[in-house]
Amino acid sequence: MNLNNTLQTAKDLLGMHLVHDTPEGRIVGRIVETEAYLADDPAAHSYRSRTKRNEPMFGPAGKAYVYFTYGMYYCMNIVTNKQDVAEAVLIRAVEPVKGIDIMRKNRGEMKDKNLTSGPAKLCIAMGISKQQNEVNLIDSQSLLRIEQGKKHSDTIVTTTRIGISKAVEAPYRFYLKESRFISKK
DNA sequence: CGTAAGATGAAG
DNA sequence: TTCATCTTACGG
Repeated sequence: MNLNNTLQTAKDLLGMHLVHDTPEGRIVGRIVETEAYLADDPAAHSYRSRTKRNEPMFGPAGKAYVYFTYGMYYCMNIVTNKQDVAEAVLIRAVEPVKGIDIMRKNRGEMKDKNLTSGPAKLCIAMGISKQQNEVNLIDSQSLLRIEQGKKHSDTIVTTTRIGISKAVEAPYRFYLKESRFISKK
């Protein structure tokens, strides 16, 4: 995984595992959908200016950028590229692999298909919030981290991003075609 | 099945 | 006012 190439990293993350060791136990999700946000990208949080919220995007690659949005949700990115080149990959969906009972509890009454099929849903299910902001996801000692998943030969679909109004035509969204846990067709 | 509204806070 | 969202309510 070359973290200096954001678009490549977005694809490489598909099939990898997002692991969170919580007091209630280990939660693992298989990443099945991502979006890339680049430095020269009007849709990126970092495009206009450096703020308290988007600060982690300007830092070194491999750290988490967890942001608060719509007044009530958190979404998680992995920061990519060099210091001061503010880029990141948004994790948009995962498949429950381990700790699904904890996920169900975190999400409340909810069909399994909806547990983790969206950037805010998966953060609720996996217990990710402001506390995990700037955690080093590459460090195997971190409670929240990225690990190699089982090798896959699934088809990667490339398409346009969701929920944005600028740069809507950029093909920066990637997902595994066979997964049932995609946020939206 | 589909579309629409509302919740609620940071940033422009 | 808009926003890298989600859930519920309501119409067909």
